[in-house]
Amino acid sequence: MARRSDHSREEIKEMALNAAQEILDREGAKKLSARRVASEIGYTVGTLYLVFKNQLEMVLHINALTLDEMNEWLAERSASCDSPRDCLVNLAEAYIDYAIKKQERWNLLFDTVAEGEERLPDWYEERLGRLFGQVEQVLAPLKSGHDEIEVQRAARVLWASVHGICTLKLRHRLVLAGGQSTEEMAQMLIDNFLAGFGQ
Amino acid sequence: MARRSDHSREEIKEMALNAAQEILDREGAKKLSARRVASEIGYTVGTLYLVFKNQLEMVLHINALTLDEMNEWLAERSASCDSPRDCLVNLAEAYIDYAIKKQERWNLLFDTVAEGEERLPDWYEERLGRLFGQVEQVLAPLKSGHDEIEVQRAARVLWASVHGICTLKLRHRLVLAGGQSTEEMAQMLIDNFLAGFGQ
DNA sequence: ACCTGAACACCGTTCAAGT
DNA sequence: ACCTGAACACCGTTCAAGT
Repeated sequence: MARRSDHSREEIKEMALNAAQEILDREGAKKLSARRVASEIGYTVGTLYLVFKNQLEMVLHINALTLDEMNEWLAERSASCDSPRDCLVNLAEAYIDYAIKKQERWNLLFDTVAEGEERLPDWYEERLGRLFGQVEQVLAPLKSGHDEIEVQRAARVLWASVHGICTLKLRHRLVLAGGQSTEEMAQMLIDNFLAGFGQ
Repeated sequence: MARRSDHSREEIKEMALNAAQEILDREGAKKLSARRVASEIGYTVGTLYLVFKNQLEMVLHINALTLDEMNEWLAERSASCDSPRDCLVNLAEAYIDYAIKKQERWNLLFDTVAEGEERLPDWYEERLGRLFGQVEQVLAPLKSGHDEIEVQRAARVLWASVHGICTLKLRHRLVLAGGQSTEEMAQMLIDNFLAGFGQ
């Protein structure tokens, strides 16, 4: 049993987040509880509340780590591509791949709803911005002039769309679609979207 | 306190689903529990398990009612429109409206993940099919010949996309988008998508 | 036959009390 | 000062026992 001063607050926080991610990956979101995390790191439940305001805050920190991991994953996997169209398809496929491979983290990332429609913390929004930034970089050359706002908007619309395809497919809400794979759907979206964008 | 034979199994089921919807609308998904529903209809928890296999099954039944309500809402609100483009915009706006007005039902509808990637029940998939059917009807005239499969696919891709915009916006994942509303995003999607579809 | 209610194994959150 | 652990108010699910 851990004793006082064995670890700093920061250390406890890190241990807790690591334990949480393992529980999530191995046993799913349902098994992720404050009590479980605490016992996994050798502390009492009470201790977790010295380090996180409540469960939601702990989940938001897990989600920040997920966003970091996903941003890196996307950057790596979409590095080499010739045309904007190919870059977008690569990004979409990397996104879908990540969602499949890390389903539990991905679900937690998007299911978590902030209490009473508060805004999300800054460090959370900043990471979301980086995700959209990767799409913006691909779309920017297609828009003549430097209409940044329009590129930002298109990136969000397109990425929200890829996200919708991904989430509905993973949750079996896209029945009877003629056996189309998630990747084919994303390609169809991207091709049609690009036909209208930047002309 | 209700006594035995006061109500048939079907009646208990109906009472439970009504109570569940009220709890959901008034207090949110967090407050929705088997114990709470049971006490609301004057029965004991155990009784609910005579009528539903478990909590997931109860939620699936609630979701079926939500899908019925949403299908009706969409049919009514998108009845009058001149061009396919307008019809799609109407449908999208009706969809977004429903999601905002009945957020708790809408969240429960899409967050619920079937245990161990089972397929959803037939009566559930049938209702999802009707939802996509409304989009197919609008897209069909745009595709020459009778390429039904292609229309089905496009309807699913487009609707999943609208769904993605809707869910990310409601959950505050679309920060820094130049103040674009959900409706404007849906329009941008539809206009760009149609530019590539059916040409 | 129908339903209860107690039991089991869990939750999140708080806070007086111990070291 | 730091952490505990017991308390409070809940969960889902099961099933022997009562009417």
